[in-house]
Amino acid sequence: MKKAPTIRDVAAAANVSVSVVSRVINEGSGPVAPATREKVVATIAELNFRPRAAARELSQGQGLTIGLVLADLTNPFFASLADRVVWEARGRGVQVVLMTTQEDSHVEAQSLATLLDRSVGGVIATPTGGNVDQWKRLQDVGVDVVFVDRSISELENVDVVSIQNNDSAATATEHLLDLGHTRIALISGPSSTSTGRARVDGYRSALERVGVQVDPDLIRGVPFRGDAGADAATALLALPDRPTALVVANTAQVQSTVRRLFQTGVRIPDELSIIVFDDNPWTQLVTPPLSVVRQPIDLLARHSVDLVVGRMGGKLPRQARTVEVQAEFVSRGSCSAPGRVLG
Amino acid sequence: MKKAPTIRDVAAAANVSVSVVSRVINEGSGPVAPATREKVVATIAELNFRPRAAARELSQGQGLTIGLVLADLTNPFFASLADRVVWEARGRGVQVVLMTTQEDSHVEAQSLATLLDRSVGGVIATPTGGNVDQWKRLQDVGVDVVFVDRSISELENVDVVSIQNNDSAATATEHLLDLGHTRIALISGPSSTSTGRARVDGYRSALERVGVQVDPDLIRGVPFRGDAGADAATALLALPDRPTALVVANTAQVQSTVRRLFQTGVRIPDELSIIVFDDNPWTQLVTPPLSVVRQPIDLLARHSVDLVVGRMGGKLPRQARTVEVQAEFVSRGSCSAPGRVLG
DNA sequence: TTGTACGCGTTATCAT
DNA sequence: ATGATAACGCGTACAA
Repeated sequence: MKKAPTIRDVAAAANVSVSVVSRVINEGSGPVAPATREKVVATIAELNFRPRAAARELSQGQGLTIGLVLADLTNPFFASLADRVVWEARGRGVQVVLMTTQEDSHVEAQSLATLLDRSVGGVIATPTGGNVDQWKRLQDVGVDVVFVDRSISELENVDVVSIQNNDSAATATEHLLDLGHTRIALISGPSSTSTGRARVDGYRSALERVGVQVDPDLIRGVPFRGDAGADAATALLALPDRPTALVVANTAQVQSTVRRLFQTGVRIPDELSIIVFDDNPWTQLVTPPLSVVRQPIDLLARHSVDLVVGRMGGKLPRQARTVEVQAEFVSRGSCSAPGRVLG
Repeated sequence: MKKAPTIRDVAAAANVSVSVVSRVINEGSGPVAPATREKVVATIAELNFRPRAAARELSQGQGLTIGLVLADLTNPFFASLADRVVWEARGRGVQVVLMTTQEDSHVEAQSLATLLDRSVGGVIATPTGGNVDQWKRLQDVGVDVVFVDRSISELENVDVVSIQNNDSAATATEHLLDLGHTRIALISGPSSTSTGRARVDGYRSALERVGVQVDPDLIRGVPFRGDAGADAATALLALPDRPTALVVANTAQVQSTVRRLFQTGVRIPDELSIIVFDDNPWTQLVTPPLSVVRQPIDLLARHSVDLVVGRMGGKLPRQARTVEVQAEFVSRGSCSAPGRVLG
């Protein structure tokens, strides 16, 4: 247990003042004679000096740390997102404290409080939908908030990074329409999220464009949590006039929904054509391989990090920004023309 | 942007000294008159005071933060592990800074350095295998290190949490032996990791126990990174006397290996019986569903967090501890008696 | 219980 | 232009 060297130790060893050392550390913060800088750098290396994050954070009010608040790492979409965010942040010298809400707004609230104590510079999150005032408080204290994938409409001045939800849902729907389907169901997120609404809108407009009646029964805005998606699927298939195609547009529910579909032995695509959002690693391994709307997770991550870090450090226009990246529709084997009606 | 209240604000508002407030905050740190405590608590709530983590960290030398260094969140095993670790930590009021190594020891080294700056109280990690001295330095500074799933043998005084690797591999192997297989291949981790060795040992002893000759060609200790696992599988199947069964015991490689197997159209279990470590969410969705060794991820996480937090806070015996939890063998459809030999 | 020095990097002030 | 010095931010811990 050796004692770590402080900035003053370095100053002493290099025969300079702490200011100089500080300037050397933070590049452009002041003039330093090239010769002196040389000596200081050498000394720093020699003593193996590393400035303590806590000290800097204390004096500056905020360090190079961001909070990443996700629903649940069990979902491969969020897991990959976390992976990329951590990576992108690392590249910019920023650390990530990870928190999960498990879709519980109460847990989310607690996380936000903690993030406040930690005086993080920014937060990237998939909000549960509640805690509007908590989020506001966070912004009041100067923490930059970026919502990714989902977003809350009640909150202003937040950057939002997502795919073109409207278009993507429309594309998926059109693909099914082209195959001849007319009874197309949609499982999406709660309509309290702008994301959920956008996907429903895209679906709607695709249907209306070709004059297909929109049946409210076929639209299920289910909560993110638990097996709501799976249950919705079951319910849809129990309908008297059951759908022949299904779009699962709820990122957080794709997994449970698809599993239910497979496990209940629904014949795909004969009985039901399906398209899901998110290209999970196993979508190609199942039979049939699933047609998906692939979200460019790396782009979502990069833009999110760019935004928080950008605002933290220098000056990005104070105006909130909405970044929408394009999703890619990947056609595989889970869609076909509507088959004969089955019991 | 309101200014956050400090401990002194609270002290002033409550007509007490900062010390008292501090004591109230940290429960058992000293005597406080019940009446006074009452007043202070009220004031804290009123001013909405929250102690700044950075300040505490600075004065104490370490805060309630741990580092979680994983290989790669893209692997569902690590993702779930992260999910549980974050959850368990949260329950104990501990924050988690997440870092990924992408199996690159160079990246790992940098992460360790950063963790040092952050003066974390402990680290939970799946080490890449290198950076032995870096890990030591971390310990020297008083950071508790817990390895999960894998471990490095060169390092002493580290807690290790894993499944009973030896037994688990033996069980899997025996299952295949019982089915009549004799040419059983094993894809495991590098033998530089104690985990990798243990799994190979278990496999070996199971074979020897029933008098089956151990063929070194059938044992592949592949690196964690990339498609090494998949390539090993391909190589094994190209063998003149190809195996009729395969155990994929390398947590980090299961995904790519299995995918390769499926994509190259190897008929399972007719051509090849397989058992994999880790019960990924999709193992039941593929055809046939895979027989797996299920690692109790929640237990791994709980023990890991218990260990770090335990050492951080109070006094756990200074002696390093090795926790081995039992894994569960789940038999599904990917194993059968060895079929006829095919071209 | 209270007062206060302490930990450490930052930054503003002042001197060269 | 450079370098030196001291104050600052805030919770903790020890002495009074």
